[in-house]
Amino acid sequence: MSDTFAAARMADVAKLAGVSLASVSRALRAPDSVSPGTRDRVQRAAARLGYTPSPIAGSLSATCAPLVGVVMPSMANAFFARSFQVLSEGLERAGLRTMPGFHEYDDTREARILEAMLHWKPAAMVVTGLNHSRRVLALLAGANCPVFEMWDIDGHPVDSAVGFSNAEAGRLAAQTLLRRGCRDLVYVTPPNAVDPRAAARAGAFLQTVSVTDDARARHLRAVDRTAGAGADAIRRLIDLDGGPPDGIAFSGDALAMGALFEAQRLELSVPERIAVVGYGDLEFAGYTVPALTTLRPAHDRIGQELAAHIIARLADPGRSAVRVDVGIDVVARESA
Amino acid sequence: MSDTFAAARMADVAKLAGVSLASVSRALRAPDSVSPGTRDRVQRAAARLGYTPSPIAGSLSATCAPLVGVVMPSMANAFFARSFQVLSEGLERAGLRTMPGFHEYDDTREARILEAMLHWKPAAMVVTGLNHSRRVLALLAGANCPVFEMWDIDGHPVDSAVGFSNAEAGRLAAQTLLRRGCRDLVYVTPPNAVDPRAAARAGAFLQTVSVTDDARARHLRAVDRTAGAGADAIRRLIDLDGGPPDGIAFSGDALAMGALFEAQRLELSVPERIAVVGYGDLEFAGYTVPALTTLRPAHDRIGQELAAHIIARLADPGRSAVRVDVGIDVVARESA
DNA sequence: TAGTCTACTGAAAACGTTTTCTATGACAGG
DNA sequence: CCTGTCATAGAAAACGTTTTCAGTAGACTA
Repeated sequence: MSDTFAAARMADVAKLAGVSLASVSRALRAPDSVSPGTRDRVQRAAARLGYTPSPIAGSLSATCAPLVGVVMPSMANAFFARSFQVLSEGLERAGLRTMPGFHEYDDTREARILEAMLHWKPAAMVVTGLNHSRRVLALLAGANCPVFEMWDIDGHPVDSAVGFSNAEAGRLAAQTLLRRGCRDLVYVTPPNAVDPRAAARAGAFLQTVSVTDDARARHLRAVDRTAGAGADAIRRLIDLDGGPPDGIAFSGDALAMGALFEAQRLELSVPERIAVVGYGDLEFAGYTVPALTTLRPAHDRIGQELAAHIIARLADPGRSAVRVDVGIDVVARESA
Repeated sequence: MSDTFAAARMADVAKLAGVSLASVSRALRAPDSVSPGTRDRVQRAAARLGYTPSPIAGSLSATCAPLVGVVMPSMANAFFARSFQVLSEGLERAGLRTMPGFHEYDDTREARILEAMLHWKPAAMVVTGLNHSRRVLALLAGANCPVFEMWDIDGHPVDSAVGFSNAEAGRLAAQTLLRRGCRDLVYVTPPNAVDPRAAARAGAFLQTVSVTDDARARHLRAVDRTAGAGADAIRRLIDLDGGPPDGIAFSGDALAMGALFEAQRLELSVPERIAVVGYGDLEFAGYTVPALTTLRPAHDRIGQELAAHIIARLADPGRSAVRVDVGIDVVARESA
């Protein structure tokens, strides 16, 4: 509410409260370390002047800045976008700002971004996934802050991990189709390079089917992860050697939606002729015709849990690493 | 590539190059201000030590930090997410990091976020839209950096604006339907409070229709901006006093998609009985049945142009404010 | 040849905190 | 009554840059 243009500095508060700089600093960030009298006078003076400490100056002398770096592949995926916002809002309540970076699944870019962020002495780092290049691992090891790997929990975290199991997602997709009685299955993913997590889901799907009697599964690579690619995939599947499958799982809802539309055009009835399972439970999934049966990792919880665990860890650095599985729901609708 | 744990400081470079701190600083950030010999020695020493200046220390003494604050309503909207990423990547090339904040259309939160960001002495601020509370305007005026308002250009920018005209979008939707011969029109938006820009589109739509002979237009408020709300809207429109309309424009593609699905369920043929126009050209728009005719603001260009203009402005602070209209395309498909 | 400029350079003072180190007074134990 | 502890507070030294201010050559003008 202060209308003065030059912001108040700590020295102003010190003068008004009649104490030294050191006491102001202590009174504000570790109130228990000063006498009640001093604490009061400082807090009153600070409030009166509308004083807020400069995060930059603070960061220079303190061991870290009130900043959390977040490295993600992209914002094209609505889930990353959403998780990021939830995380960001959660951290904000603790006075932590967030500093994002995008690498589009490129290891070199990931390392470059990480390096740039570490120069800001972040209080914590959040990175996406559990697979990182040596360079990135080295940077994380050298970073003098807790590291949270988000999204994935299949594997060995550097420190803490908050996410869900992509293998479980693949398994659930397979089980959903098998339970319906489907026996000739296909898993559709974008090319491996595009998304390593989609590959993990595919692997578990194929594995689950392969241990089931009289069932078989194939893997089809769509050109990308768009609805267009899904439509294209359906056309290719119909002409497949060995006949069209009776159940298809897609590594993303957009792909699945494209497939549903194309099936409608081709007058292929879903789920009677072909059952379809998506992944992600995007906003539109409940409104397709037929409504899309899909898997929903608890994305929102990733952001929430991350924020909570980061804050707890910073409050008590001795705290041990965590591994949080936010879980996956099967959202059973009409398509399978 | 340095494997030493303690990062090199400027003093190390100075010692190795045999010059003073001041010369190192100059050689690195204003190479023309030192002799070629000094420049060489410093650059060589810096490279040898893998020196990168500390942005924190730099920000403390310099007038601003290599940081751009970006205040947005939300990441739920895929366009904000996308524009933000493009902007972020563009700025990164110039060594600028980005610091986002979300206010969910809440003025108080917007002001709080802005205030927190300004403490970081950003080199520039990006805010969303042209309508801001007095408090936010005051903060922006006091901020000692260029201000870019993104998304909207209908109105009076504080400084620079990069976006498109929502009024134009409303007009284009109306014209698209009128040209088809529709005469009984409806514009569907979420409640006003949720998105002021949607209200601007609705206003221009209604205005355009009202000046057309023998055509009329009504405004329907959906409960929110989801596909579910779109489906609901179609049902309400059918029972409308005065009969169902022959053309509907939606303020968002998700709403429009829900409407298309519901129309299909109700066996209402689109576009024959009712023509439908969306807004946004979301990824799925090309794959609905019938394919959705929609409007596409050049979202990607917002991020690109913003990055370019911010960088140019920082390079030459004397540069005058800009106003960039990235334009809107009518994507004519099947639904209208 | 003296005098004025110009082009560089270095010393040192910011920038606004945190944190270490030292000093003070109060108080308990002997 | 003296010594050792403890709680509290202040002085001052970081933190790692940028930038101002002076100063020193050497180049150029007259």
